[in-house]
Amino acid sequence: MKKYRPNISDVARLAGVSTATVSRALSNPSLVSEATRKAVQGAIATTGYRLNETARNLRHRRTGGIVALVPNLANPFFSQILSGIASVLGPAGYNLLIADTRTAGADRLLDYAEPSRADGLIILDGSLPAAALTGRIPMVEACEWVPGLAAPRVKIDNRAAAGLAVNHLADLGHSRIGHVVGPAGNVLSVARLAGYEDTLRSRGLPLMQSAIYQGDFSLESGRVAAEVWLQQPQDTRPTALFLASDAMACGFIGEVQRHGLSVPRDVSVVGFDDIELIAHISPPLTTIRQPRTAIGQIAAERLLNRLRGGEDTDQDTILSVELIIRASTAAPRL
Amino acid sequence: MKKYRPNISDVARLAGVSTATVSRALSNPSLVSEATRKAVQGAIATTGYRLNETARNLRHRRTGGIVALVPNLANPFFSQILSGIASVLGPAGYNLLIADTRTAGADRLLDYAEPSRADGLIILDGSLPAAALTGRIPMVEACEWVPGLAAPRVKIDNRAAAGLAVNHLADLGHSRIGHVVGPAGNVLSVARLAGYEDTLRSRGLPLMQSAIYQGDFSLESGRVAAEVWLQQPQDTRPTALFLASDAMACGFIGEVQRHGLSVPRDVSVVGFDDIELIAHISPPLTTIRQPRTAIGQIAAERLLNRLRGGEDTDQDTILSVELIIRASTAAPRL
DNA sequence: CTGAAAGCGCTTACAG
DNA sequence: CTGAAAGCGCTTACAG
Repeated sequence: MKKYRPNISDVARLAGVSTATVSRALSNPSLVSEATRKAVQGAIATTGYRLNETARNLRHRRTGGIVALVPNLANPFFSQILSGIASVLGPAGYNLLIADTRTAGADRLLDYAEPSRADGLIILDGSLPAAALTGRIPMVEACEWVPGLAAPRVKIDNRAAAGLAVNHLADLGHSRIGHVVGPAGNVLSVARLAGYEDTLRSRGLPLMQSAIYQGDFSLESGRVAAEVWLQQPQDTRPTALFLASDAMACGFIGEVQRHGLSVPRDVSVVGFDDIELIAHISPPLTTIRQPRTAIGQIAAERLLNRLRGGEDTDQDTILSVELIIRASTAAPRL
Repeated sequence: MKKYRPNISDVARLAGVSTATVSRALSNPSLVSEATRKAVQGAIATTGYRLNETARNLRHRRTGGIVALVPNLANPFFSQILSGIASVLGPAGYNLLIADTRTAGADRLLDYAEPSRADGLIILDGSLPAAALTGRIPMVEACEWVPGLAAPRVKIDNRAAAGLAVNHLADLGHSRIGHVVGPAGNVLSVARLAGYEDTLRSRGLPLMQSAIYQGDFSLESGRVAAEVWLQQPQDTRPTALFLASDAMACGFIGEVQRHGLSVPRDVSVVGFDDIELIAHISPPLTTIRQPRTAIGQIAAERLLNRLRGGEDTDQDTILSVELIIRASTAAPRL
């Protein structure tokens, strides 16, 4: 018992008009007389007709889809950005396709940047090869960016944001301020590290190699950084740390607490991102709030604007961040 | 400077064959002679031809897409499931479309369950209306399920899983065991609450209304539950709690700690899900591990199997859970 | 092994 | 305001 799917000719026949007229009644009703419109609507209702998007897309030489290239779908950091993207794309009639750049091979990436696959691309992974992406479908970068790729970017000023964090710690009176960096080579890691170093210099504070810990944004790497920090001599190790992600800050705090130390009494901690959870742990984490939903929304809007042929200045959109002071930072112990 | 996109006729002309032959060389090479195949490959290489998926899909009367209906994309709980889904769909040549059932209106939902939109549906939201979904495209439910909807389900035994948690607390010697339930009416909430009650009964422990706290899976609702618990008299309130999500458990622990109490000394806590973060907070959380990636993968595989016309038994797949004992549970204080 | 032809379900420039 | 016709880019049953 195969279900019969009515097509546009079925509707036309029933309404006593041509398929062209049905099509017009659907996509540009003002071109059609009141009476015909009613007839078509009636025929649609009785047949249960629904437009075949694939056919329309073929005719329009588009796909109706926009691909988001995510470095790691399992990383919750991206869910809120995707949520922002989805909230714009859905109402605009675009499908949101999601591809995990880790599971998808490099060859599949090319498939995604292919006009037959998607009308546009939102890049959330700065580690992709610029060459493979250049000169293909319209794209926009969000959060991260691919160096050398000419695409508008929607992001924050990571360097300045790191400055906010470090200045906050310096203002509290800390002079030995450490930093746990993100993944080596990552554009965000580099920018935040630079902001950290800038600020120490501008405040006249010492820049020590031993106060910089390698991380990769993950909880576990924050925990490992804590292990290293715990082993350093108490009188020379940092009394405060700025970590390049909240996840690392969580890992760090958890490990330090398990060793019987207290935050912020024994060490002040600032994270980055303001993921929801860290307001609820103990102590609630001081952090840099990144407007993730807005980043996703604006990235999607800029892309749609380009697809609609709108003038795009190609300029980056820089969204502002906010230092959220909670209870994980305090003046150093005397 | 519009770029010219070569189509199958361009390739055919260059290779000196018909479009039919090019098509065969592409989709069923064994039908074509070695020599022709080479010629076609050459022509493809020099033209830079890429197959137009939309045209192929129209011809095949399919869309090449599978929609995942997610209750709330911003909720990181789903990212790992989606990751599992993506890892199966990508290699199988399907696009993963994602729709947030909160941002998408009810009418848009229908659009998604539409053969012209997607070839299949993965439902992750048990609160959708069964009627709107029934009898449309092939679908499978993962984690949550829509009561009354006839679709294979990939899930865990939530009732038994709750039993694991409560038995663990009872084994430690707790007799006043509380429960923070999930959102009212949610299928998971109902099942986990039933498992909680079952187990108390089977262990001969008291079932007290005051030990059941309303929640909604969110961090904030866990925090609120802690507020309620903190106000209850110490000698009658639960000495241990089973919370229906890790997020709530985090919110609960954070609030309790901020009031100067200690976990598990003052109260034991078991969560649900085993989200990555809760292994790193202090104390690391005892919880029920749900195989989220596997749930996503298996759901995707079962759906693909149906789409390929495979026999599907329509039976539910029940994946097993695991009690992960960490440091948030201990024997009650005497 | 290969080609000519029809067709998937739409849309739109053209003519009236 | 409306229709006939061509075409978007493929695939496949049919014939050879």
